[in-house]
Amino acid sequence: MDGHTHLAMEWKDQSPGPDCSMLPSFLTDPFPADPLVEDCDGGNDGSEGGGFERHGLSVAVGSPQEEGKPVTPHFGQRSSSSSSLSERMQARAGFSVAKLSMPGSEYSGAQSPYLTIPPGLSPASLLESPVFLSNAMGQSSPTTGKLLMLGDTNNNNNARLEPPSVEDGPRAFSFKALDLKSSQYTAEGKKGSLPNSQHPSAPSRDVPVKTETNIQTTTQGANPLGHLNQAQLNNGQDLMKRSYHDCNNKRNRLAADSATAGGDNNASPTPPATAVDSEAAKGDYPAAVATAAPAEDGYSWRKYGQKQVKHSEYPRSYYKCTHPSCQVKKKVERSHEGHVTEIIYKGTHNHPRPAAQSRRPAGGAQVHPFNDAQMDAPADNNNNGYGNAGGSQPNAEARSLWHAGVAVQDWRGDGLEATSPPSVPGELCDSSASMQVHDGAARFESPEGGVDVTSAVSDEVDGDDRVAHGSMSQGQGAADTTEGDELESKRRLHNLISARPHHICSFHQERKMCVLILGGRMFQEAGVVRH
DNA sequence: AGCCTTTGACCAGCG
DNA sequence: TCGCTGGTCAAAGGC
Repeated sequence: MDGHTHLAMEWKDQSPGPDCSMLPSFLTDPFPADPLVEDCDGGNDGSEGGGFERHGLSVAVGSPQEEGKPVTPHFGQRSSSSSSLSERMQARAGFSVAKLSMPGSEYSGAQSPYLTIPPGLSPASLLESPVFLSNAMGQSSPTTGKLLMLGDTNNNNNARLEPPSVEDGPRAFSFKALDLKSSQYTAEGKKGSLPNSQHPSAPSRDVPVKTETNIQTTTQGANPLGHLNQAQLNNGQDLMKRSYHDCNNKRNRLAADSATAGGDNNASPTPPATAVDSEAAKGDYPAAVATAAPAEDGYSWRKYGQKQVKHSEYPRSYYKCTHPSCQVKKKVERSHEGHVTEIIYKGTHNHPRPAAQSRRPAGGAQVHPFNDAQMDAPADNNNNGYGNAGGSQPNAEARSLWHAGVAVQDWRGDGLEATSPPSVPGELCDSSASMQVHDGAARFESPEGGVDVTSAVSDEVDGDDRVAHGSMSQGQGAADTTEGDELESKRRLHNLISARPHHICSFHQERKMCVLILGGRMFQEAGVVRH
């Protein structure tokens, strides 16, 4: 696991939108289906069964080497050409790019694409890397100048992804979720196979939009995101414990970073320090560990059901917001190990976040889904904007995770408003969009179509039409942009990233948004930010 | 005592 | 209309 981080991305829709100028060129490249994915999980393939389509870009970070396989990125998509950019990129960057699967057509069902990033590679670097350049050939630009980092790719140090900063505010959107273990290697693989299965459009459209998700823990793969605060760690401890073992120490040293994070979030009920923690502290602990604890989204959730969904390998848990007047629900699929493989939010919160932790202690039972799941933070949309005020978030770091998930406003540009954070009353209230985190990717479901937040890249606006998935296809979206635009975008991104190293961003020119992909340990985070 | 999780049963939508 | 599947309800039990 150590070796590389993988990013898996899924696209919801294929729309080749022009939007994605910034989208990584790799997206465009066709990649052969990735065997890893299946290996990992066995993936489902696309079954889309349940109705949820999993399109969306998800990024999974894992260590490639697991299982002794060479790390090769895969993208779920099957694409035709294999040789491609990915290879070139890999050669150049030092890491290979997985294939992306586009939700759309051909890809459907394919596994989720994975992008592999060598350890040590930071998101920022990734961003800078050719992969994210529309131009496949993109090289480090003066703006970025970080390509050097690529050199590190092989380090044991895993790429470090830092948690997104909270500050992004409402706009920022993050989700994370991929557990390598579960996702990439395991669940995800399976799901990956599901891949695109979920389309926002399909299923739950009811909901308004929202949010953010948080991190998944994962353990296995290296977590790129090293920085999780302890709170997170704590929360994730259980998982971590489990996973921890699974995981090898090889992960990122990010753990150290995590240390930085520090504080316990309130949220997590308590994380007894476990060996894991201690290890983490020691630094042995893979970064993944850190990720484990996802922050809460700040909202209180009550589980009202659990069911084994037919096409899903793991049981799906149903949660409702405990706020009296709030009808927000979320569905969380979690691997047996506790890793969240998918999170789908429905509805928007019509209330501010509850004060942090108020509840937890009590019955003990309460679990935020996150805690439980460890992952998911629902995005509370609000958080960013305002939720915090509520204090739901414990510490800054915690927030950062959370916030990362900011709402995506306007990210639909078109008219869907899907985005505002759910929590914000009034804003999105009815818009319904829900966000799903799918194997690390979050997506929104909206009545109109889903938007896949997850991939920021993909931003699909409406199900129907607007999907602009970042189409990764070279030809399309990304390609469309002119270099100048790209440069501009790149600059923006660069700036953004500089500010938030942990995010990987892509800028959508049309939408004027930046998508952030946050690395998480095993999972990824992504966010959309407006410029 | 309150809140939450668990879990089997029920209901609704869809083919 | 039937069967399947996903989503929700509600009783029981735990913390």
